[in-house]
Amino acid sequence: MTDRLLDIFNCLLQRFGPQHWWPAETPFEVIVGAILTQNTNWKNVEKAIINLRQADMLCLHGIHQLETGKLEALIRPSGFFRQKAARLHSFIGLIMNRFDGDLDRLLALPVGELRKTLLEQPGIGPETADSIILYAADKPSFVVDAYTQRIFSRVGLLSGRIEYDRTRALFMENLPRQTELYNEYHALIVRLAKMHCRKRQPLCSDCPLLAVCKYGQTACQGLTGP
DNA sequence: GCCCAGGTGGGTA
DNA sequence: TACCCACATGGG
Repeated sequence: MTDRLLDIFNCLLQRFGPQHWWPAETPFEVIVGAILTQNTNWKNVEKAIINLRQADMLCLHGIHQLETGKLEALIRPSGFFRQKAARLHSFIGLIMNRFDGDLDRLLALPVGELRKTLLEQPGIGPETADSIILYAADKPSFVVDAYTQRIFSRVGLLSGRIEYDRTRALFMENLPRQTELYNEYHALIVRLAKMHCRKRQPLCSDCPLLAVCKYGQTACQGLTGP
C-alpha cells in the first residue's frame, strides 16, 4: 500500500511540481483562510482576505475587536458570511480565553491534543482541523477532501464505507509521518481536481496519472463520477 | 438560470 | 447510522 500511495504521489509531483501550499503569509492567515474556504471557491476567499487586509484587520486582535456586522461585510464575498463571521469570532475567543491571546501556544500542542481542541470548536470539522494542523501548525495530519475520497475509492485503495477518518488513516498508516509529504500530497490532489473541474471532461487525455502511471484511467473516472 | 466550490452542524427517522 | 437541509457568494 505504501508503494502505491507513493507511486501516485510521484506521478503528480512529476507532472505538476511542488505546489508551495498554503497560500498565506502567516499561521493566522492560514486559519482564516481555512474557515473562509469551507464549501467555497478559493477565488472568493481571496476577495474576503483582501478586504480584511485592506481594512488592516487581518490579525488576531483586529478581528477580535471588529463588530460582527463589520466582519460580515468584509468577508461577504466568501459566502456563508454570517456563519463564518461567528466561527472566526468563536475561534479567536478560544485563543483569547484559553491561550492568553497567543496563537503559538495553541499550535504548540501535540497533534492529538491540538486536533481534539480544534474539533471541539463550532464550525471546525475534520477537514478544517487537519488543514490548520498541517498548514498553520506545520505538523503531520493528513488533509482529506471530497476529491481524495473519490479518487482513492475509484482506484481501489479504499473499499467499503467512505468516511473521513478511514480515508485519513489510509494515508497516515501507510506513509511516513512527514509534514512536507502530507502538505504536497494534499495540494497535488487539489491541483489535479482543479484541472478536471476546469475542463469538465468525463475522461481526460492529458491527465498526469494517465500519462505516467497505471492508475490514470480509474483516477480520472474517480474525479468526475458521482 | 443552473451548477459548483479546498464543509459543518442540526434535525429527523 | 443515514439522509436531508440550511448556510450564500461569485464564476463559468
